[in-house]
Amino acid sequence: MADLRPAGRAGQIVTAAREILEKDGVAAMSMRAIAERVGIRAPSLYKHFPDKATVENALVALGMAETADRLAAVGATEPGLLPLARAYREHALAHPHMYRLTAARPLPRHALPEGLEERTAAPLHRAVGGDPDIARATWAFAHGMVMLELDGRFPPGADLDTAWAQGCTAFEAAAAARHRSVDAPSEHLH
Amino acid sequence: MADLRPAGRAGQIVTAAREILEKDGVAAMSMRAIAERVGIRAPSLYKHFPDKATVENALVALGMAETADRLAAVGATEPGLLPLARAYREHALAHPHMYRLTAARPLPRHALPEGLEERTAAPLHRAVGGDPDIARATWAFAHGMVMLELDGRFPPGADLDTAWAQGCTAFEAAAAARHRSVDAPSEHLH
DNA sequence: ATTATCTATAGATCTATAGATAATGC
DNA sequence: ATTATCTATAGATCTATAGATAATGC
Repeated sequence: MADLRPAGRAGQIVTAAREILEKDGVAAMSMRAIAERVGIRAPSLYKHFPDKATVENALVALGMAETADRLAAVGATEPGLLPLARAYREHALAHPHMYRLTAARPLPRHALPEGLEERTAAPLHRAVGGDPDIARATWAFAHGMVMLELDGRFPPGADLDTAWAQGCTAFEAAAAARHRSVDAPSEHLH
Repeated sequence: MADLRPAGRAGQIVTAAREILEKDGVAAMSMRAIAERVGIRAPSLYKHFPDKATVENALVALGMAETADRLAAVGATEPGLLPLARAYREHALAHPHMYRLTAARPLPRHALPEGLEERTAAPLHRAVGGDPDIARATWAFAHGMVMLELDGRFPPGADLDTAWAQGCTAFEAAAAARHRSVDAPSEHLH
């Protein structure tokens, strides 16, 4: 997993942007604020990046790569959906603004390293046995749980651990049922 | 379902705000743009609303009430999760910016009519047999599906109808299983 | 008298470019 | 010669307030 942060000043800029993002959110991440943190003036940033979007895209790639690594590590050691879901949630709650930047906006696919999107999705696909529709539904469930929690949309006392567990159990059952019907298409519930 | 739009000029302002929102999104919905659409100058808006947040909150209440009505109508006529999910998705895709305003931001609970939040959630709760954890997981699934679709995050050829169906089936099965275990706690898979 | 409206404007932002100056590397 | 930096600034925004003026309702 090569480090996606550029070396030198460009790397400092991306790091500064990330620190501001993680601390105060995307609205606080202005070119001025980034420059100030690096110790230069805002116009000088444009010697290193053509525009702000390119800085943001670098952060998106970084964030996705970290998520991909985290999920791959969990997927390789612990079987089942729940450990993966737990890691996904923990990572998102630990880096809420990074999560919003990488997962709750349109993807700048043109600016991402080849294969990164697939690499990020792979552990989940594997965990549900390869069915792309179940994988997408599970992904949506996890994304929805995280977004609703980050936005404070659940009622105050909601037991989110149990909601997560219910979702994981439901999708594991769906994946298992699909496996059965693939192995023995004519038999149901044998 | 009382109309939540205030009468007179205040109503015109909320309507104008909504039209701008639906057409060009939340960033385009400035006090200037709202005023221009009403045919007055921006400062005059402050005679009718104390601030911009109050205008937004009126839209949130309006949007939630419409969603609640739609879901209640479907829930009352068609059984099962899928019709409800289909209506949810259709409504969101027909009003993407309203959806983002009402569902993808923290809720201004203090500014909502009493009971509106619960009324919006009720049809789904009923459809999954009353289990709050399964209801929340299902809600997250639906919200995630909508957000990922609106943000263009699914791969180009993804079969979203099937993903929706998979999720609905999975949660209906979970709700049914929970019912069985409540009716006969000691028997599994009978 | 009250209400709605207006103009003018305060006070804060942003991103990005132009052109000058200093420092670095050959 | 090239590169990084600076100052100055263009050009667009925003939300919200102050204070004057016109219109409406008793």
